Amino acid sequence: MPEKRAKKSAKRPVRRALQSRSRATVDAIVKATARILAERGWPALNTNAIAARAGVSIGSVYEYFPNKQSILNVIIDRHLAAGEAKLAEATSILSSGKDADDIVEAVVSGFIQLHQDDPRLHRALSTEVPISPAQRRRIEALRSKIVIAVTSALSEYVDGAELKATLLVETADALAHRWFVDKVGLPVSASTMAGETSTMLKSYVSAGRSD
Amino acid sequence: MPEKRAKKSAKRPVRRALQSRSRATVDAIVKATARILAERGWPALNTNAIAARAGVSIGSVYEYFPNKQSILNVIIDRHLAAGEAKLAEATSILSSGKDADDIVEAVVSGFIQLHQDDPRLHRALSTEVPISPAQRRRIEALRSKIVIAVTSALSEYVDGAELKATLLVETADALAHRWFVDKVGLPVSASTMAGETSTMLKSYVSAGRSD
DNA sequence: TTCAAATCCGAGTAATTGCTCGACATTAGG
DNA sequence: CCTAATGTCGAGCAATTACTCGGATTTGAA
Repeated sequence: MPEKRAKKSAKRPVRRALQSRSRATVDAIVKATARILAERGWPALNTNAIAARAGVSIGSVYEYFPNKQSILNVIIDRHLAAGEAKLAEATSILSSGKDADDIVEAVVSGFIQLHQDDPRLHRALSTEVPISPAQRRRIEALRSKIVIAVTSALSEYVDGAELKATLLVETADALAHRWFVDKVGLPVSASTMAGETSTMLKSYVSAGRSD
Repeated sequence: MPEKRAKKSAKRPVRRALQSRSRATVDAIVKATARILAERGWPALNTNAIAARAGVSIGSVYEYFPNKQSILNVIIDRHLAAGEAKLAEATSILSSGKDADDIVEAVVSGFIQLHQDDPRLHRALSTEVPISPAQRRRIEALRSKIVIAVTSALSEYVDGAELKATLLVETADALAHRWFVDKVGLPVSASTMAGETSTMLKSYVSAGRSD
């Protein structure tokens, strides 16, 4: 199980054309990878399993991907793109919001939506799969953009908007993770906890309002 | 890389006596495992590396541990025991507290202490290392006990103590993780965020107090 | 000193993986 | 049709494990 190989050797170049059939093959490989990750986790994700699940041979896998990690990168990049899209969508809501409570509501529900979509895959991606430095930077950038957007939205309602925005975002993210991804044992339902989270954050954000 | 083997076969029994030398050997093995986990993470943790780092041969490792996971179990069990000890210690503080704010303060600082001690190892144990169902149950039990203790402490000061205790504990735990383990990029220091976390949770817990 | 129990050693084994490569199959365009 | 580009295949190689085993070394009690 050589986790690392690659290095040098001008090996047969990866296919580029991608017409008709090969599109479907590539898609099947990516989908199979995502399904295995979600259903059986990173430890069960090996290239032979991917090929089998995709209904193609291992040879075909390496015809379109230089290595195993590159398949994951497609999935990770899509996931990040989804987060970035949601941010763009939410930004308009944030800036046209009525009051601070609406902003909190938008942030909390945004993170919940992000975590409710395929929680098992989300879990695997966020805690099991190895992430490249570039991807880590992209995650940080996304997080930072969210905080900036929320700060700007919040700043016309409260004092110390940046600090509050940071805590708001981190709390909403962390708790959405717990309720929907970690499925931690709770005395009440996840949706009840989500509602209570909103309540808590609204009172926090509105405490010491400037007007 | 057979992640799974064991199964049957009445192999040579694991040593039991543990006198003089062997104590040191066992200790070195456990310590080496913890250090590798903390410094280089789960992917780098293999039995040969453990033996080398401990300054013993692989043979000696398997003289005292039936398999790799059993070494980890010792570390996991110690970690859980530490958490349980801290709960016992905190329980007295909780029940002799002066008001709700003190309880929040105790919970937040308790989780911070737990996460500040060897954060890298904590990270590896909580997100990389495979945990057995029994250990998972023990974690759940510990979490549940903490919530019960906090609920009981809180119940003489506020209404809806259980719901509030649950959110308080989950938030303190999750955020301590972020500030000290994940070291997420922040515009301010972790200690500032910790203080703000306390502020937020105090106002939440005290909102709608019963007296 | 003597010797059996306790401890240690590390080359070797079997399993599992990531990945290669030469050959075969299918298509589209002429 | 023909044929070259495009696509597919899967046995097998090389690396990397977790773990075994026969024997060497050290220890403590007699």
